[in-house]
Amino acid sequence: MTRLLLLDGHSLAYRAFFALPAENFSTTTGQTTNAVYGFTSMLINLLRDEEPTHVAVAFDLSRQTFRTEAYADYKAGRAKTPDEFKGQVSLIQEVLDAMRIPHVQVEGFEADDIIATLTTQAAAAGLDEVVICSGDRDAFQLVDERTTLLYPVRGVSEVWRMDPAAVEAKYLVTPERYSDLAALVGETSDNLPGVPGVGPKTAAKWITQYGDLAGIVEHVGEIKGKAGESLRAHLDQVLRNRQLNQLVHDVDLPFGIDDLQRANWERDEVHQVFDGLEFRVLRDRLFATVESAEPEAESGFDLDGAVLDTTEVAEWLQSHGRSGTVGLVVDGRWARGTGDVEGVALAAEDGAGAYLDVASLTPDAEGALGAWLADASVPKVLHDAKGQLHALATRGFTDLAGVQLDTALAAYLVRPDQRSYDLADLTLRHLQRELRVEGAGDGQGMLDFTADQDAEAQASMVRARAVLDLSAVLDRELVATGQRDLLADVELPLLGVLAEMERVGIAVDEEGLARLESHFADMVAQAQADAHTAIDDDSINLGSPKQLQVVLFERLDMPRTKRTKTGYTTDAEALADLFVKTEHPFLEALLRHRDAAKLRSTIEGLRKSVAEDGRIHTTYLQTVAATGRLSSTEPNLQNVPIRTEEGRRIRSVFVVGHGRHGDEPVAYESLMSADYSQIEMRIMAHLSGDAGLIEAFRTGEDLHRFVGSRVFQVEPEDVTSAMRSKVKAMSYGLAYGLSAFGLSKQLRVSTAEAQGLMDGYFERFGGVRDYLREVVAEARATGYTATILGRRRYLPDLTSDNRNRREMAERMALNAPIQGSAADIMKVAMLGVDRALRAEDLRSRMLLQVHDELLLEIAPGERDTVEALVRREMGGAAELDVPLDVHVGVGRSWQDAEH
DNA sequence: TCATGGACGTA
DNA sequence: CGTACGTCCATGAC
Repeated sequence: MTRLLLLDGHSLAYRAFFALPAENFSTTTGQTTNAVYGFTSMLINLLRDEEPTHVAVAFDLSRQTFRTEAYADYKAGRAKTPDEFKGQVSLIQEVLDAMRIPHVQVEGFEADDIIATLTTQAAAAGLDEVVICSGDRDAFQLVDERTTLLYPVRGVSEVWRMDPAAVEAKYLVTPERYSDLAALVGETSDNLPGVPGVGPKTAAKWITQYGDLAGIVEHVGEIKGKAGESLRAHLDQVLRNRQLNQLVHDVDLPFGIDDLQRANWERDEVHQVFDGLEFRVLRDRLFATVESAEPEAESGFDLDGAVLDTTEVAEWLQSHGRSGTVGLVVDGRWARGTGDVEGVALAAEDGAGAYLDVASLTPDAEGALGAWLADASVPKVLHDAKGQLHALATRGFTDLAGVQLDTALAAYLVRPDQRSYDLADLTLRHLQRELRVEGAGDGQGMLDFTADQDAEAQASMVRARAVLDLSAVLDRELVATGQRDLLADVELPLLGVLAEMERVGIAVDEEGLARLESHFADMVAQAQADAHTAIDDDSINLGSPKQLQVVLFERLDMPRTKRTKTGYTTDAEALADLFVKTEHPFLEALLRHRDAAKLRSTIEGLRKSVAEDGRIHTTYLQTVAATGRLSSTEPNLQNVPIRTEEGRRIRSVFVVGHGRHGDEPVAYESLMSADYSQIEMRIMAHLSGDAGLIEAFRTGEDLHRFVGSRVFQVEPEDVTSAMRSKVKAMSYGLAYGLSAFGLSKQLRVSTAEAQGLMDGYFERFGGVRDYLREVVAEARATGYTATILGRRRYLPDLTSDNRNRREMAERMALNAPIQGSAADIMKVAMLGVDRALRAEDLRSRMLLQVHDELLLEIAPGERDTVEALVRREMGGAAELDVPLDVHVGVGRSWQDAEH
């Protein structure tokens, strides 16, 4: 059964454009996407419902066609295409490209001519069916017993399925006579007037009577009445209409029917395009409802393996486990620095697979497994290993050596902006294979498994095999992109360091936490009462932006603030502005409520995540931030408040605690915070080579004072605090691609003054400006940015036609090498600190990383040693043209340590 | 129950 | 019209 689906891209997109409210469909960059959304949504439904084997989309190229040449007024009088529609067509074409759906437009012809041509070619090629989706009525003429037209009505929410019977029922003529009828009746939308006074009923009656338009012409003299007169008066017009509405069946096309076969879409390209359009739901619907076509090349995995009996374990590890690199999958669960193992699946390079049910192992087998895991001479590859390390460690397998590659980390370095590094996705993307047993599901599986447990073992063995196969492909990619050392020397060893930090966690003062929670709860209650009093209404939910908008802008009739997608913003900045303007006490109470409520919920979150050991164990994500940074989750310990005094109190509940070093219990002495000062500016100085900035760091003078003295041309001691803060804002902003406009807003000065500041800055530090320009230009040329360790970030939008997207990509290009290099340096430093702590057999340990800060727990008597060690390792993590300055503080709590 | 938008915490 | 994250809450669709 073969079925060709043909879409008229323009007419569908245009209908979607008018059917869907534009204000509900725009990206954060301001691109309107309602037509793209409507079209794509319809496409997904069609792929799902029609299950075509072949697909193509036709577009109009311009309004100039052979029809306008024949009749200048063809489609005249149509409204000008709205600006918001233009540009969406090329976005639709990007969607189609990602989905590997061919699309075509031909100069001088309309989309429906292309569709007519393909319909004819499909019949000649012997395809069974054609389904056309077009909002152009001319397509009715193409309907026949194997060609169906789906005609959208009510926007794009519904289609009429027009087969020959449906056409005849609706228009009282057969599809092949529809064009005759249309010529008589006319087509307003094409500016083709028909015979005045003749509607579809009359036209259909004549066609039935005389057979077709030719028959009517032949007998035109016999037709009686007003209608007959009118027809004779307008016969030329009718014939011209008929000529124009006849679709062309032999347009020259750049491909044949065979080229329209459904192709496998590029999953990551689909992710990228849909992410760019912010079509999350649509993408999920696509993946959920539509199978990517599977060419023959795509297959599953052959599986030659079985669940080992405990007596077979040592023998298997000896004979297969040393045959080369082994794919290893730990089956179990893990979270928050701990876990448990159910089983271990192995895939050896000699093709053998095995599954070990860890709970059922005898001590001997367990010993053999432990020794094999700890054997550094056995190369192993895993996928997203950190959780599995927790699971293994909890079972007593604390030593995993010989890990050559982690497929999640490798895939992250290869493409750091992917949404997920799910093994199934990677397998499809890099191996073009499904994560399943070849032949499974058709009774032809190689293994005779029955129990569910065995199905799980089988799935894990497939995963192990996939990991092994993937590792070879990804390793080549890393070599090709020069990132192999970054993986081997940084990311891979860091995995173990992070696992250890997660396992250790950080102690919290639970009573202090409880006291703070009730303190903030009191503040919330007080602020809420004040706010309700101020507006004499206690039914308002202060946490609801929607209700606040009603109060502020309708009831109190305050001046409108900046627009959001759904209304007007009520963010802190806007509320503060409103307070300056109105001095309404509600605003003050509301702001107080916001702050307190935020702090309370932060505290609540922390309280919920305290583990049984009285410590909080965050999870670090190593493959999330596109710049190379880590992120922290459940809970996020990288955004604990520090800026306000009240907020900072939360840091006082993170305290020094107890632990073990080997078998020895340790009552730790203090926490130590070590942070890089101004690391991003130092990197900027290094990368730009700007002599002035380098000098600033080498003299050791206060950076902003130094820069301020240059910019304002005064002596350093004459730099006022106002000057200093302006320069400081500018320095930091530069690394983010700050504009004069943005600077003026932040400093609350005129754009002209901000521009003057920036000019002055760049005049004195021209190397910085040159660097920022160069880094964008180079990224545009190569397609990616790189950090000092060669970590890449790809930015295809640098060449986008869309200004918003392009400028966003430019700012990312400025920032990625700076933020990413800082991340590189911190990662190297963490490895150095970890190694040095071990080498010197110290009991002190790393607890947290907050981008430019490390927090350590210091064992009694080790403070000075560790401080020296940390300064050495952090300060020496990179050789830059400027020194890396490290600030160290010590105290009982995180708050104390930062002084 | 789930996804989304607004708001806001950090570097 | 400043980058990179994660979390909470209210809301509305399901």
